[in-house]
Amino acid sequence: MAVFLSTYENKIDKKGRVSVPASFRAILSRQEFQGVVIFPSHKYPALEACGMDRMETLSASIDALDVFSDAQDQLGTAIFADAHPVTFDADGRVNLPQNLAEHAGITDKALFVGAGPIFRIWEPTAYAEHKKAAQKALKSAKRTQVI
Amino acid sequence: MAVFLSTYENKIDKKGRVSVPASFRAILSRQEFQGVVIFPSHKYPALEACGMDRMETLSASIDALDVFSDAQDQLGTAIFADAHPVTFDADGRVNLPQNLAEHAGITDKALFVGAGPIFRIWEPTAYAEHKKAAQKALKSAKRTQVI
DNA sequence: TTGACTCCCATGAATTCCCATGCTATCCCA
DNA sequence: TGGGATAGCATGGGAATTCATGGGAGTCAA
Repeated sequence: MAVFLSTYENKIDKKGRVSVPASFRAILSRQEFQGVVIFPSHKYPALEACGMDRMETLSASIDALDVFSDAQDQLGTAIFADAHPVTFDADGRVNLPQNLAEHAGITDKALFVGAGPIFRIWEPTAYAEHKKAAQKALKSAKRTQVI
Repeated sequence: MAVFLSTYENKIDKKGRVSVPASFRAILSRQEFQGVVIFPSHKYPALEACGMDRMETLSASIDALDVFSDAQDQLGTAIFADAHPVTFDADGRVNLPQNLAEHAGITDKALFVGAGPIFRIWEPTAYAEHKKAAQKALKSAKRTQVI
């Protein structure tokens, strides 16, 4: 089971390439598809990414739903339509699709944030604000220790 | 089930490396990931560490939640983003990430404190004060013996 | 041709690998 | 039981490798 941990800030060059952190690549290296699937987060001005295996699992679970159900339609529309598979080049970089970068407000720097089964890609300052708010929320919920 | 016991004080060299106590390593040696996961403690000015298995369990439980749930996001933000996986070198040392060392005020010495399923890493003098305060609290509660 | 994309190579910095040292605890054998 | 041999461990440093990043050249389609 893949677990994405830690955060890494990488630059985006003029060609729109970013290095995916080596530790993230190591997690995905066992998979057949050498790359990641990126799609916009529906809650935040950020992107979410995972390996192809997770997409396949998701696809299978949706397939099990009723063919004409709203649930299937919504999930399919929500994720698959906007998801971009991007492959690693020889140096472990991917091309960040333009419209996805815009969704997250990303221009020249990308923050890769581990989130367990997936990871997120943020514009660095946007993430700083989000983290601040999240910590505040956790504190007010009096959950000082999660583990 | 892993049980970390006792305390050990080790030096940090100029490269930022520390030897993880051999007895702690022995506990983790059966796992696939040869290293530990370190993350800031939310309760103390210290670090906490555990094996990758613990992270995988956590990740799996989050994975079972709804993809868009708040719970997933808060947990992910709170833990995975700040957790650093560090691998042992051939001599059982790990690289202590700079920002984590700062969180605990650690510069040249690290105190490894067994805490059952996890262990903590303290700046030695900070731990001494913490222990003093904790014992005082125990005394006032008239609990001199736990078992 | 022009632009978008891929493949390949170069570079500097950071990290990891590997070997050496000295200390300590353990073992072994007379 | 003494005392030397042995193995495990923390620590130090140099060498080699990995990694993020930049840019050139080749490929394909419009």
